[in-house]
Amino acid sequence: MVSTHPLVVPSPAPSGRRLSAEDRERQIVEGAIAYFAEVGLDGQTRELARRLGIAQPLLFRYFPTKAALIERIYEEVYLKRWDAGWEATVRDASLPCLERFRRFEIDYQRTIDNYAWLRIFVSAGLKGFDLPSRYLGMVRARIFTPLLTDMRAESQLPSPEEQPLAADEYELLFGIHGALVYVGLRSLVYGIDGGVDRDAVRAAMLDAALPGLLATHRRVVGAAMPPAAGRAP
Amino acid sequence: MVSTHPLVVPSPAPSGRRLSAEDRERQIVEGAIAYFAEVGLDGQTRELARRLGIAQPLLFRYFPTKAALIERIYEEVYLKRWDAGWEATVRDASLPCLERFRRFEIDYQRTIDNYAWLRIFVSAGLKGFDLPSRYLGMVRARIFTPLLTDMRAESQLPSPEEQPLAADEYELLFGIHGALVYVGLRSLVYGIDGGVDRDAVRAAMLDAALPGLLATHRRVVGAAMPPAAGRAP
DNA sequence: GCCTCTCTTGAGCGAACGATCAACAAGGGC
DNA sequence: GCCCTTGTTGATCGTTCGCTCAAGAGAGGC
Repeated sequence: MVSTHPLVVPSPAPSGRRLSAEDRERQIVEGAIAYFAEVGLDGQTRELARRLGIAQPLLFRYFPTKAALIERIYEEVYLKRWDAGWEATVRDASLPCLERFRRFEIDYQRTIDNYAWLRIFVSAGLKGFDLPSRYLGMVRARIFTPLLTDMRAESQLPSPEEQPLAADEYELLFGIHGALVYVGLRSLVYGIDGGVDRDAVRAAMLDAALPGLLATHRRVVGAAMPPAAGRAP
Repeated sequence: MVSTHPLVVPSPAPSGRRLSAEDRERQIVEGAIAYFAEVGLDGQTRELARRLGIAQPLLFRYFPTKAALIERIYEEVYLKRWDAGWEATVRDASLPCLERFRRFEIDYQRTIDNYAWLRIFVSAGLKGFDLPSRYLGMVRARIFTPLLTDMRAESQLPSPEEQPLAADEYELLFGIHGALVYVGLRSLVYGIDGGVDRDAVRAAMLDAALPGLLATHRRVVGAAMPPAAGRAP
């Protein structure tokens, strides 16, 4: 039976019908972020539409393909939430490097300690998309490189031009960074709440880790010094 | 050259046909671990069978459902690789607590710094399975709890019976732990190789983080002391 | 050689997937 | 009131999903 429907039920969709294209698109993007964060990027367009209270083909009116919608999510969640202030903070010569690093991390973690941010990030990594590596490449190049450069100067060590920044030096920052990120991963990806105040936990971690950072940095750079420049005393 | 037979390739499948049930089952489990680690737990049984060089229905001869196969992977990768020696190490009274923690982490990280281990763990977390939370609950209960208990004693602090272990104390260990795990995540989940020796990086992180740990622990426990017991000097 | 046991496969089922298309319907201009 | 633009939907296509089933095929006992 094919019956091209005589009567027709108007629509069971509870969502406000007939939105402007702009509003509908924003609604779809925000719904997609919440939905794909919850179920992973393998989530189904039908279920997404059902949650939005719209028909599934409407998604394809606003985004030609599911991949295009996901690409839009990347822009919305990662590129758009990148704060240019972070790059200014870590270059702020009026502050000691440790304080710059602390302020950057507190701000940065507040941005990424977010259900959608962390889960879509990890999901993209698992699916082999290059978003995570590109994003962390930005952190490395735009945040850690200027920070390490000024840490060299602050400790009266050779500049990166004289002695290139070593992988070990980046790992110093990534180590602390990773400990802070892991706090959110445990809660939002692994599902262990613990009931702790994650911001407070991270502040305590920074208090514990930062005081020794400069000394460790000097030791790492000193160990990598070329013989002609002499060893640490 | 392999030539166990004169001419003629017996089958397009590179996998030896007509294996014993035991061998076939092991082959399927190992193939499934590698495959689902690569593509995530949403991977398809047809593609898994193709990679194994067998027909897809054969999978269902050995595992009644895809979920059962995944459950088997959990046992194989997580429960079976849990090393009872870890629990012995952190209780070894002949070593200082910091050295026990170091030895545990070095061993533990060597186990989990593994493509399949980390990626399936994260994938399970995203899909809402309770494996990650249960597993980290084991680490907390069987490793961190005895360790913190002995750290209390080593620092002449009240025992957990007098003053229960606080969430902050667990976070001290999880902080260092998380920094070490993140080294592997960056490489094996996010796809940033960096070309560093991850074992060496983690050893350096432990060298940087452990010396201050006991002092921080005393400070954390002191701050949580009941007023009657007095404050830190 | 033949039978039997069991490992293995091709064909296929029902459901769900992303994506398409023609038809419907809510506004705004006139 | 009418028309035209445009947001929206039901029906449906081709494919792929997990899973089933009857038939094929290799190894060992006799």
